[in-house]
Order: sequence, then structure tokens, then C-alpha cells
Amino acid sequence: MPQTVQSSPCCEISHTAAVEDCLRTIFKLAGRKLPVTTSALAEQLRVAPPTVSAMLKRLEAGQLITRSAGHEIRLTKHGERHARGVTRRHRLVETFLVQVLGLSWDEVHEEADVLEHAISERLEDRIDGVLGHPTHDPHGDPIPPRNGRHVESWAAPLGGVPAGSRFRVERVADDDSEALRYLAERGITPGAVLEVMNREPFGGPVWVKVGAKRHALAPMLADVVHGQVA
Amino acid sequence: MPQTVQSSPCCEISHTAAVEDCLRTIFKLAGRKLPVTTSALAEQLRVAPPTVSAMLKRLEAGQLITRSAGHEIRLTKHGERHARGVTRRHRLVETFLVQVLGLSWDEVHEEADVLEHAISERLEDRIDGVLGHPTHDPHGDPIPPRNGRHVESWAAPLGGVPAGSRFRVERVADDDSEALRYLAERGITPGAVLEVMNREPFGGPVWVKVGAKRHALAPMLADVVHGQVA
DNA sequence: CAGGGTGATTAGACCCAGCTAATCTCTGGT
DNA sequence: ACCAGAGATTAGCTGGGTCTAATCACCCTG
Repeated sequence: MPQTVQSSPCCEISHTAAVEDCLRTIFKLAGRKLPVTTSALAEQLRVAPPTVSAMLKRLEAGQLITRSAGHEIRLTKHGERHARGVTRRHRLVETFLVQVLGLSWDEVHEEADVLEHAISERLEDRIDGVLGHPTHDPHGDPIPPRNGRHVESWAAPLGGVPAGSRFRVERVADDDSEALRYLAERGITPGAVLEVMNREPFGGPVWVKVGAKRHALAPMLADVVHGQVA
Repeated sequence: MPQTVQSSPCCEISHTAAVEDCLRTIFKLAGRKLPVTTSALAEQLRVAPPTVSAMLKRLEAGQLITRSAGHEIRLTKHGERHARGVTRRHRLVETFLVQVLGLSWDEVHEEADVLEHAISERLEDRIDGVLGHPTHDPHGDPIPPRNGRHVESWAAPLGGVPAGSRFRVERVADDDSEALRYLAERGITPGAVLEVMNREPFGGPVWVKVGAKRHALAPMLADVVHGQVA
């Protein structure tokens, strides 16, 4: 049997790494209000669609998701609890790797992808304690509390902000290492305040000013940076 | 496929957690000069003997072990390199968990058993650096260097020391949490110096003095404590 | 030398997790 | 109304890792 990763005294499905990955990804897509489909999951998880089909069947059998008639995928209470747990560990680990081990924010995602399945509850608590119970990870993603309410709010993307606004960066999607490095080099990290100059037409870049410097951000980049007009 | 844990550009076998566990255990038994047999491995790994048989076949096919006529199991150069790597990560993680996350020495073994398969080379180096390149883990086990010579020396067990000696604890086998807790409560940890009083006959306890206090150690315990007559 | 016992392996089964190729289903356009 | 195409699923395969039950091999004893 592929090693079970968490011993949870709740439902009849073994919580392998693959299962946890899938739950976290469903949670992530749903949190961004993106459609949760087989193909979207397959792409995110970098596996073929049939692999996801099989996994979803297991998750459904294990009462972790439901699929209504319109094949809409939703986490059950149980499923969401687990997904939040995995997400919590993922983000705690990311924070830990940056703050304690000095990795850079573009390196931590893939490490956390593995470690999130390997840390026990005890360790999760220790890490949380050592970090002083952080509320956000280095990308600005909120860390779900062990118990209690959690909202996965994504503020507006930089791409849609009118020219002339001041924009406060809250959150940067952590999917792409290259992008993160590029953005960090230009000072675009959570907490930074930008001036949005103008957007070139025909899918052109967005001009922003960070401090004294101006940068032309590709639309793809402008869409991963989220925050509030300040 | 059960997730491959390390991408190693060397041989034709996938380095899954089970493979790494097996290699580390062979290394451990060999290091203690114990016979490396299918049944010994099965016991250590807590799996059934046929599972080990199948694993050994794969390891042999992957050139990680050899089996001579007398079914003597030996690590190849490659195999030993990997085994040392896993052992290094295991012991680094144990040290890290104690020194940085404040776990106690009896808690870290099982955590490290999982984490050793989940940390990348980059992380291994960071941990090593943060700890200041430690040479021994909390149980006194030497941490194999990334490159270079390594000896897995086990000094004499306390059980065999003549009465009246002063005994300096170097190393305590980390297999049994209960035992570790018991010993630590009595001040018997690496670096401690004991006075060996006498041994009761008929498999009775060994009397030792730690500081001002006397303790009667069961033979089983006396055998996991290793060190030098001082 | 025969028998018994121990330790290792083989046989046969199961589950998870991945793949490709084929099929099914549904929706939209002409 | 039909057909094309997209997306999902099924079918069928591979392989790791686990188990139990049965068998094999070998050694020691009587």
C-alpha cells in the first residue's frame, strides 16, 4: 500500500499523499472561484485526466467530495476539513522554510509540496509555535487556523486596476517560481505599494512604478498579483 | 507509481520511501555488526518477510545490494552511498527537531523516519548549516558527512563493563522511545559519566550511580547504552 | 539417514497510482 | 436535426508495496 500519510480516525479512505494533494488542489481552485473540473485538476496535479477520474471516485466513495448532476465537484465538511489541514501545513511549512531556514519565497513551494505530507500534528504545532502563530505565508496566503473559521479571500488582481491608482499588494500566487523571482527582484511582494501607470493595448504590459522605478509587467504577471486599491 | 522520493541520476531503481527505509536499515544492522537477514529486516521494518524478499530482489536488480551464495546481504558502493545519504538525513533531522523545534530525544525518531524521505538536498544543506554542521545527533550517533569517510563505530555496551568502572556514555540506541525517556529521566544521555557498581546475577539489573543517585538498570537497557570505560 | 524445525522464497491476491487508447456524453453550430 | 469536438470516463495495462498461505532448502538431531 502506498504509505498512508496521516492516521485520521474518521473516514474509510487512506490519506495518501496523492489524496491530500488532490484535496488541497480542489480547495485552491474553489478558493479562487475557478471551475473545479477533472481537466483543471489534472493540469494542476500534473497527471493525466483518467488518474484524476479514478481519484475522484475514491474521494467520493470516502465521502470527501460530492458530485452533483452537473458534475460539479464540492468538498464535503469532512473533505474541507482535511483540505484545510493540508493547506495549513503547506503554508506553515512555506513560512518556516523562509523564516527559519532562509530559503527564498520562490523556492519553498515545491519543498512544501512534499513536506506537507510528512509532518505530524505535533510538528505542525511546534512549527506554528516557533513562528509565533503566523496568519499569512510569504506569498500573502492566509494560513487556516487549526480550528475555527477561515476565508480564502482573493482580492482584485493588479491586471484589472484602473490607471492612476495606488495599489497595495496583498497576495501573489505561488505557482510559478520564475515569476516569483522576477517579481521579488522588482520589489513586488506582499505589503509593497505600487503606482499603476497605464496599460498598453492589444494585450500589452501594465506599467507600474515601485519606488522610483518603472516596470512593464506582462499581463500574465499582472494577474498573479492581487491586492487592494489604496 | 508510489512517489519517488529522490531523483538520483544513477541507477535503474526508483528511490521510494520503502527502498530508502530498507537501505538505511541494512546499513544500521551492518553498522552494529548484526546479521543482515530477511527476517531481521522484516522485524526492523515491521513488514512481513515476503515483503522484504521482494524488496531485496528489486534492490539486487538495481545494483544496490549483492547476495553471495550464503545469502549474505551486502550493500554495493552505490547502495552504501544511498544508505549513508538517508542515514545522514535521518540524523540531521533528529538533531534539527531537538535543537530548533524543541522536541525531546524520544520523540524524534518516528518523525525523522518520515521526514528523511521528504527533504531535498537543498534542505539537507540548509539544515546542516543552521545547525553548524553537527557531527552527532541527540542519541550520539555520528552524522555521515555528505562526502568523505564515515565510520559507524559502536563502543562497548554498558552491560559488559566490569563493576567498579567509570563509564562515559557515548551513544544510546534510538529504537525505543520508552527506554529513551526512562534513561533521560535518570540522566543517562550521551556525555554523562556513570559509575558502574555491580551486576545482579541471574539476568538481574546492573547497578549504576549517576551523580548521587543509584539506579538499577534492566539488562535490556544496559545493552542499548554504549560508551567507553573512562 | 530420516524427520523436524527454521528461515527464505514462491504463489496468489489486493490496493493505490500512474499511463494510453477507446468510448461515451453533451453541447453548440450549421 | 445532425454532426463535430471537448471533456469525462471506462478499459486495460504496468508496477510498487503489502499481505497470507504454501512450499522449498538446509541444517541439526536422533
